[in-house]
Amino acid sequence: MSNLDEVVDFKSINNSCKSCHSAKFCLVQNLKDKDLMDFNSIVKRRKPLQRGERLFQSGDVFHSVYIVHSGSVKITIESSDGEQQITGFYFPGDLVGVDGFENSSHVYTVETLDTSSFCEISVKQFEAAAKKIPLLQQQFFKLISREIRHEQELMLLLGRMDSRRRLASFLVAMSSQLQAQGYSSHSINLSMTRHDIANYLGLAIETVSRLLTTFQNNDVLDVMRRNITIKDQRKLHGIAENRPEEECMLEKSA
Amino acid sequence: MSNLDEVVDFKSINNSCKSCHSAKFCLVQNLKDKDLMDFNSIVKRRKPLQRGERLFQSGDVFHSVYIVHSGSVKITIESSDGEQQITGFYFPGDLVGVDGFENSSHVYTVETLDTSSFCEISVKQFEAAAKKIPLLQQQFFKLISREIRHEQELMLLLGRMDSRRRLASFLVAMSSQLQAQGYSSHSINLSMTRHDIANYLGLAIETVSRLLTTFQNNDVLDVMRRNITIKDQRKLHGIAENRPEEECMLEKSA
DNA sequence: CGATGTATTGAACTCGATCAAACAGTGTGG
DNA sequence: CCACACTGTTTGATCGAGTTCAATACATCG
Repeated sequence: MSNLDEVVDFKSINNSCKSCHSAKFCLVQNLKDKDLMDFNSIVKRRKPLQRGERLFQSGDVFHSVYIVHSGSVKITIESSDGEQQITGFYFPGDLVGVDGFENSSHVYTVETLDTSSFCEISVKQFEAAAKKIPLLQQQFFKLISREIRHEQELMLLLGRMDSRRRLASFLVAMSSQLQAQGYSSHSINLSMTRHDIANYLGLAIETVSRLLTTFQNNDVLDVMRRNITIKDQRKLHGIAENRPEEECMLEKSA
Repeated sequence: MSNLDEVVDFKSINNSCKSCHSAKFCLVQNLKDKDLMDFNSIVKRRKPLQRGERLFQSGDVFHSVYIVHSGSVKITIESSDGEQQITGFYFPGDLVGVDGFENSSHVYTVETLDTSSFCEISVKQFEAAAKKIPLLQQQFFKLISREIRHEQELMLLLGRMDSRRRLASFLVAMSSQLQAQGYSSHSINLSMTRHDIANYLGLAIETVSRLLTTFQNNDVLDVMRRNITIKDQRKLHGIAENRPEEECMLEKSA
């Protein structure tokens, strides 16, 4: 694929919220055609980023918010002594970058998990557009609210759940994420490493690995590297919601 | 104090962002007098809530956001099996209730830690006002951004820090919270119980108690029930930031 | 092929939880 | 005024889930 292809692709995509298949979960959902056109003019599509590249990082000047268009990202923050915590995984239709409003600089870092592209929305232009399109404003609040809910759920997980619940909850969330996007809800193809999962869940990588094996031995999952098949949705939900009945899990034996 | 007093107090306060001493940290900071008057007309001040009362709770219909005017609150969420996690403490000038935009219902519960009052802002009216007053919109985003930053920091704490760092970080945050409000930064009068602190930090109440004693024995703090005096800011920061040098802490001995 | 990054498994240890009991303030009523 | 209960807090002793350290397996790629 030549550079030329890339550029052309680029231009044709640029004004295409209408043809975007994540438009139905994203900021523009429910927007009327006319408003969509208006909004489209302020959206910039950047060249896709490769796995491991950063959309922006902690401390960067804040000028835009972004919608994930394709691929997936992790959000991380760093502590004063250099340790990192992943605070979220985000997928097509999700909004990232709202952390920048407070001090005009970003507090978290957004890094791609695979090749990913983004719709960039300049804050200045957005504020003007929001004034003209009330629904856009409302949708924006909805997406922020969704980010806040994700964070609330992660805090609950990190503060109160044991390791089994954490992993089960994570898999349930991944599953319903896929379902919302129209994919199969029982076949998960993880874009993140065990290391990322462990960090996100506040666990050691070994614990995640062991739990996956245990789940597999108890016919809850089928684990093949990054491909995970949910064999028993009911049991998995049982673990995630800590329902004692379905907790008939055996150690290490099949 | 009679009922009459209460009502009068009430009315006179109602249009008084100008005279409110938390106005400089809250939504209205930097607003021009004219805009302030406009905004004032859409703000409702409710009768103060007593300690333990709820401003709203998970599942309630979402119609307003609130600024804490006086007192303090905790935000909690509940897991499917009924366990609660405190995800934040909020103080005068802070915004709560932004969790409701996603599904028009609240995901978290806001409960007062002491007698507290709130400025209620109807979402519908706010959206209209924001259109007319661009700065108001910007301030609103700033406060949301602040909430997100708080959450990011708590996730980092819950995911990566050991118990000593958690407690030290909490005290540092409380201290700078007080300082920002113009109070002494080394004399903390906690409005929350040990139980709340422990829950917030993802620890057992006994662990918090033991750590407070240890800190006291090492001349970092002076603990007298809910009154905590920071005797050694440098050391406390050292623990919070995990700097090995200042970690010369002895067990159980003075 | 060896080399590298990623993942699994095993064994020992540790931090913080849990269980249990005592202690300290605060109010209540006799 | 003191006995009583009640709630919140401290302290002690024990235990276990999950970490850490270490070794091995596995896949991908030069």
